[in-house]
Amino acid sequence: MSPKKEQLILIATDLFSRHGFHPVGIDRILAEAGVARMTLYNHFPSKDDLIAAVLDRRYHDIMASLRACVEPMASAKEQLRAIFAWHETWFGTPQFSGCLFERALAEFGTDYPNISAVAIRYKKTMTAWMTDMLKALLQEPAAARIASILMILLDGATIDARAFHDPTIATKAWNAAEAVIEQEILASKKPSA
Amino acid sequence: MSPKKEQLILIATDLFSRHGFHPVGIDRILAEAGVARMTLYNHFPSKDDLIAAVLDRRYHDIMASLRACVEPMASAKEQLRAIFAWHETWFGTPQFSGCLFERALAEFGTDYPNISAVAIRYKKTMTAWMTDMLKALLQEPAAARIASILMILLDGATIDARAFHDPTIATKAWNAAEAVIEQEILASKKPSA
DNA sequence: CTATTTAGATAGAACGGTCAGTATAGAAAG
DNA sequence: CTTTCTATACTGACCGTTCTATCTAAATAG
Repeated sequence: MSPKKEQLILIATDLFSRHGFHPVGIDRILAEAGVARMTLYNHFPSKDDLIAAVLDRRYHDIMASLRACVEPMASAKEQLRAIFAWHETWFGTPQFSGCLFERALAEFGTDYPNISAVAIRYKKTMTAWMTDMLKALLQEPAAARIASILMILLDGATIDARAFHDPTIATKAWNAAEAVIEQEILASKKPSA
Repeated sequence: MSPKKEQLILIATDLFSRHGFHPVGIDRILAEAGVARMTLYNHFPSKDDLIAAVLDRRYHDIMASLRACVEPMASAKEQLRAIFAWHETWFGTPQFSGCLFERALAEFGTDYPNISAVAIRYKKTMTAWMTDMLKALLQEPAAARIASILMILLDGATIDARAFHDPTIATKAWNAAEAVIEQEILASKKPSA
């Protein structure tokens, strides 16, 4: 991987995150990255491809970072809590300006499959991952059901953390998640009640 | 209110909802609304003002529609459930393409206070409203805390309903909401446990 | 009732700016 | 010598916005 290409993805990620995909033009990326115009087009056929590369990189970075936070945890409950804690740390970052996948989905919608596909893949991977964790606590159909609720909580927390500039929303979301999990465990033990 | 102005807001709302604010140009709105260029600029100083008008209208429409669904309900629980049910109906609409306020927040961020203000006002109004409802079930600090969780659930459900094309996510969100509320009521009755 | 004014709406051209993408020629570096 | 990057100018297309000139219908005045 060429250092110039690397630089482009890095700067583009930052600019897209802070201002969005449409408002950030090629020229601005080139200026801030200190890269010539043709160098960009040697590495990426078009702006859309650069966006796709940014999203793909972001996907792998986030998943790796999350895995590093979760793996040390012993119990399923602690692992799930680690995911929410990771989000709280993220929300507190000065550069935090929402989830890049959500932004891509909001700006491009389903019209651009190349771009929206990454956002959906991210959601599906996360949900499947949390389903696996929940299998240690719950039966199969319930695990998937609760996982999708946890995904809702994470997505909602990400939205509201940005809107309200409040990182502690992640903790509130985790409290809700724990309540839902506990109630489900209780219900599974007493199916008659 | 001039019928042309009305028409512009209506068509613009539809186009912005389906394709986003940046990708939809003035020309397209004019063409689909069947309105002359200068008519638009007689009613709105700029595109940004049209966007603000669209968001403002949307805000009042949504709140009115929600109130109509909630008011007939007798108990606080039923009222809250009605809010989630309203979302499920909305998610199932063929034209559903996410929340316009979220989209505005995603596309314009905090850089454009005129525009992002409506989105934040919407969230705050909803949270305050749900806090009032919850006061029938919970004490003061808990009511506000749970209300912000319900807001997280609604926002997350809206995001995921669009991403997964699944309106029933609203029901899952309500199930989670109910679990959180019930657990909080229980905890308030047994403060020692 | 007729003439005149007024207010809105219309179509279309045009402006300045920006944008993504292309072309070309030269510099740097191994 | 070959590959990569740089610099700059350019192309079309599109964008938001302004301008002008024309049309229509209703209100007003004589």
